Amino acid sequence: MTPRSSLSPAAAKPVAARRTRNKPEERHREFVRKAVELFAEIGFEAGTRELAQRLGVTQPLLYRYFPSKDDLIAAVYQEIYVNRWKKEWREGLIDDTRPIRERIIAFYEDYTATIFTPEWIRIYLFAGLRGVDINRRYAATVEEEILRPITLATRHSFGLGEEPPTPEEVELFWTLQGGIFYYGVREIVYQFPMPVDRSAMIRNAVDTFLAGVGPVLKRLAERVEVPA
Amino acid sequence: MTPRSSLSPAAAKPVAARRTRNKPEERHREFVRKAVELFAEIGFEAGTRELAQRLGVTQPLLYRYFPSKDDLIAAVYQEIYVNRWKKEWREGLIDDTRPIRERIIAFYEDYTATIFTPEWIRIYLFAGLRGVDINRRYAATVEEEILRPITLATRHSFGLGEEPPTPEEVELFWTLQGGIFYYGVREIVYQFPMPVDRSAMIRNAVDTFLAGVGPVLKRLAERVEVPA
DNA sequence: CATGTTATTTATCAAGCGATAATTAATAGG
DNA sequence: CCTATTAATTATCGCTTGATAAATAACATG
Repeated sequence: MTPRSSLSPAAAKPVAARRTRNKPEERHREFVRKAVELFAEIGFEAGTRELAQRLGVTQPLLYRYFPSKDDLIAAVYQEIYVNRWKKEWREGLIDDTRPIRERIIAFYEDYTATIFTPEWIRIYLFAGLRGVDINRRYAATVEEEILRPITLATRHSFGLGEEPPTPEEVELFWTLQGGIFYYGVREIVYQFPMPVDRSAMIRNAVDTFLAGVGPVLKRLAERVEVPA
Repeated sequence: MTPRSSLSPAAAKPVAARRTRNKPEERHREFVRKAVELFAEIGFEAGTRELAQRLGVTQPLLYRYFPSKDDLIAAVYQEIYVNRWKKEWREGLIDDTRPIRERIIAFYEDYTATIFTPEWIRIYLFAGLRGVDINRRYAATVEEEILRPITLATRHSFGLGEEPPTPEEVELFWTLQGGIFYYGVREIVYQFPMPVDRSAMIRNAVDTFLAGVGPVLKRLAERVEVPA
């Protein structure tokens, strides 16, 4: 494609602050890392020139590594949604040698340690507002790999049978998940003063939830009609 | 200011599809309404030309009603954060002639009916990501007008004293608030399939919370150290 | 040390942005 | 009906954006 006609040797005026060459692999990773940082700050409408400046390179160089800005954004998604996901989360949750409370608290400790960063939370919110697909898929993964296992394990620990969780039951655990997630949004996005530290919040939220979820699970299992 | 020099009468070529004139007040409201709609869809980087097109007017006309795009955005904030807030929410919550469960459920029914719209939720998230102030102030209002009253009323209904709520106690109720809010994010922003209807979600979340919050409130009141 | 490859730069384009100035025409008041 | 007012338009400016083409220089290989 790139036609290289007319090698006219008489058109050189500006000398340059030339950078040393880097290995393409390292550059690629470096570009994605800084793109995550920039997009988390500004949003995906952040300019490619700003990114290049932060990297100390020129803007067209980005297009040697990513055919378009959308491809760069796709690489950022991959980094956030895929690379930071841990298979151990599910494994820890279904390990019924430990008490349910311990498992759930340990999971949320580790999960929040992973996602409660400006990069993760802000890019997650930006992505959700930009297009629907990626976050819907992420939510489906959370439901399948985290919430259904938690639901089953909790139901089991209350002696309530082993059938697949109903949507109502899973929804209950979404409320817990959302409540904890929103703590991160307030802390990191709104920068709201947070007088209660994260671990205490998790313990109190989980303890409240586990202390109260038994009767509601039983009610759902028995299909009891609830008064408004 | 506007200098009107050289009234040269010989420079008219294009005829126009001229619109009828509207009252400035109505126009102002119409512009804000459509701006809310557009910004909710696209975000605040949506173009003024796009907005003008949707309104069926030309782009410079916007600048007769709003000195700058930021002023238009400020009007949108006012519409979402101020105009849609209801004083009755607080009043209903502190009305201790009704049972606490009923008050809390009634509040969340009405609150979610107000904010679970694409306009409200998406603009709220866009605003939070754009700048920190407005959502931090909104969160402060929610804490003061909603969560502290709920906390006090709940503590009272458990016979636990009338002192001002501690941060740990308020944080507990933030978890409930966040859990319910996140239902709206999943439904409206991520367009996740929601098999459980809103009222059932609210009832189950509130019942779980109220069934479990007693022991945790007592523990917090007695400053008991909690195992990890 | 010469040569080919390619990482990186310079230069530039077309489109879109927010905003302003000048012009035109709809309406109200005498 | 004429006139002053002003809502609304046309035209345009300066700047930024994503992207491409061409030139240049660092490095690997013989």
